[in-house]
Amino acid sequence: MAGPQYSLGMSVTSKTFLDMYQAMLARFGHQGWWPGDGALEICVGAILTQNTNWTNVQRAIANLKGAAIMSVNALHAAGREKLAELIRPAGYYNVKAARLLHFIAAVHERNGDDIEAFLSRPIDALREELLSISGIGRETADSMILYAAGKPTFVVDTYTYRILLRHRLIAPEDDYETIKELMESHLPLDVELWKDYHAQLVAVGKHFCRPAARCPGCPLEGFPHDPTSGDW
DNA sequence: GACCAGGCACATC
DNA sequence: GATGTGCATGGT
Repeated sequence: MAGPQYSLGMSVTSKTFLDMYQAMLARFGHQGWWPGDGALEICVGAILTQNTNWTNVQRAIANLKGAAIMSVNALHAAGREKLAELIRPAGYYNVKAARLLHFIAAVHERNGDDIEAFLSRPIDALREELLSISGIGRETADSMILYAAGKPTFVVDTYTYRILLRHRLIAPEDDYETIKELMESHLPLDVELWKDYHAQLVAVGKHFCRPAARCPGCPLEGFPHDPTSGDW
């Protein structure tokens, strides 16, 4: 039989995923995600961090706060060009200015200045609404739901995919919803755990599980397979 | 100077 | 349905 074997649906149990968490937690400590202040700032950050380093996002958020427009009403009133200039350090600033305004318009239309009210709807309805907004895909929607709304949905990102793939817990062709379901079905329904689990995976991704690189010393070595063979 | 960073929409086949 | 491409700054 050619090619690596994947553990999905086979011998891997909830214990494996919980042990992985304990190993990451022991190495990195509780991550305290989401970094930032308040539901709106989390949602804004979720859009700005798309394919972008967080340090650049922080500069953009600081600019928005410095311009005193970190509110639904103020962002709604801001012009696209002004917004683009303020978020420039986050990259893709024209695209992201439009995406921010799409999101803000949806919130404003439904709940005015009240982001908490917008986020208070049942999780399925909220996710559907978020995904209908141009510029908000699955990861961005789930980040908003988990970290801004505080509702249980597992966030899958490129780090999650890469780490699970290298440890043979998923197959290369597995899509977002499959991976999300894998995590959710193997973990207790615990929002705080899901928040920190995703954050821990990002920490592993940043420090060890990098593209085109092996990862000696990674806390996830041997969970359940050493990522020491196969293609990179 | 190449590579990477907490994606997404859209065009094309 | 699968694959390719544009978007852009800033750190390593």
